[in-house]
Amino acid sequence: MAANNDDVFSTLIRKLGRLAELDAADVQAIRELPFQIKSHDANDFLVSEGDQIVNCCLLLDGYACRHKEAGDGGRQIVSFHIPGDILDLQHLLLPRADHNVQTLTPATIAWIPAARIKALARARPNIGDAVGRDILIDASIFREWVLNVGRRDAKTRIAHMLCEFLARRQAAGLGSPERFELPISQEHIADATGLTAVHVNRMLHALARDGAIVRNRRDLRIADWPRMQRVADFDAHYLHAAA
Amino acid sequence: MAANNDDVFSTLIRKLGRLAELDAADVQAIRELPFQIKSHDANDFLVSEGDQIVNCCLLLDGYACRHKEAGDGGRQIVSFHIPGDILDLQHLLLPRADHNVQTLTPATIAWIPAARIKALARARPNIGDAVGRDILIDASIFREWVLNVGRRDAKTRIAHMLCEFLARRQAAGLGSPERFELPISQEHIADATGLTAVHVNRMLHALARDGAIVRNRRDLRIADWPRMQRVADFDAHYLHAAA
DNA sequence: CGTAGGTTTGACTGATCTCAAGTTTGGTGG
DNA sequence: CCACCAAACTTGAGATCAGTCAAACCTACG
Repeated sequence: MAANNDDVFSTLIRKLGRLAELDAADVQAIRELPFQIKSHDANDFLVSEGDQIVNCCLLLDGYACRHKEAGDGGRQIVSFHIPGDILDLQHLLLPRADHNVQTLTPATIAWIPAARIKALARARPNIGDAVGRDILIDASIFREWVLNVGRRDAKTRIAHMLCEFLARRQAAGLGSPERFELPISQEHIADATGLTAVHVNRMLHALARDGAIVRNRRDLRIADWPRMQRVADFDAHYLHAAA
Repeated sequence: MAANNDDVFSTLIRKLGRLAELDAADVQAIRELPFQIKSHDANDFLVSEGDQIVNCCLLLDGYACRHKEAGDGGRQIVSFHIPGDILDLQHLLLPRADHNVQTLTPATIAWIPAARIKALARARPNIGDAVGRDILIDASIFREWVLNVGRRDAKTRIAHMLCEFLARRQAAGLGSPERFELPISQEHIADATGLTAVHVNRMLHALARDGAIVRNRRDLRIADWPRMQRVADFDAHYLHAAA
């Protein structure tokens, strides 16, 4: 994807505008942000645990995830990211990365100096609120993931993860809610749900048998959204209507 | 515990001062915050999921936790809190609670209007940074919990939870790092680690057999802190040196 | 001293993992 | 355009970690 300046600003303004009311001066201030656009391959590391971070990345196109590693080598994905997401807003105040950020697909990223975003958030209360809300919703999603991984059985857990992905895509105005191509492998689903890829595969088949989804490899269709939500124990309130 | 105004301010100033440099004007501004002190019994709900929140609670004395419930009734604790912690800073920007907050022991709480904290954080950059860091470290801990619950086996998981609890108590300057009385039951540990109380009990015995801890009911002693950290796969970097 | 909540122990069950072997698919180079 | 390859997906069989159920056993507190 060839991204230009306007893509960056319109993406950013759309994102922040969903989180708080922005006035003309806010929009103007955002348009003065410096940035650098880069294309990345799938599976590129954007941030590695322990890195000292000075730029935040705005995902313009493609998908990414954040993950951590356990001592025994087990990998845990802690969040998925869709176009429009600003990754690593935490580095506005915490200099060192406590996790990795990696692309899932080829991706276009706008790198923006964290200090500039911080200054902007401080100077313009609406933008500060939007950034703050984004950070807090992020945290709310982590809490839901702790619940998901800690207390739901495999089938429910996977279904929940899919529902969240779908709901966030929809909220961001990306593509159809009923049918889409998963940008992630079953291995990724396993790493996000604390399961093994083999078991994920079995449970996806079980979800299809239950009539909650229709699926062929990564091509996914939600047969019945209310039923899917029930199966998934999914209630979108934790997304605070704006993830 | 009979708390007075000075306890509230000194607790708050100590807490925020660990997160950012505060100058005299910051301290003065904090001292102008209004609040209301209340005593709570053990197991009191301070916040219930769905509540519209206007006050943040500063935990002056006692212990508390935040938890969510799955559709099948399973409970997942998502964080533990120790004296000095400010609970629910998320309500500075998100009006509805997405989880419950409950005391674990009898507790003394200072209730502070969220709007006042928000105004203070906006007016005084140092305080804004401190509050922001607290929120971000909170989120970092959630990420670690996702990893803990998702990818570590039962023994490691419990050990990790204990290490974190210990490390945070120590960072807050509370009591001895080697020996302390757990303010939580094995049921609580189970709800925090996504296990059952029965299995928690067995794993605590296993940790004792391994020589990592010495324990009699809730009286806990870390026999060998380096060994305990190894057993727990614990590395405090995710606490960003100030939880 | 009786009771309730918490802890401990045992025997059995079951969800998920592990290991191992195919199968399908999309991409790459001839 | 076809052949091949690597990655992802699929399926089966057996092992294991953690759950379930049930019963004692403490111990603090009223």
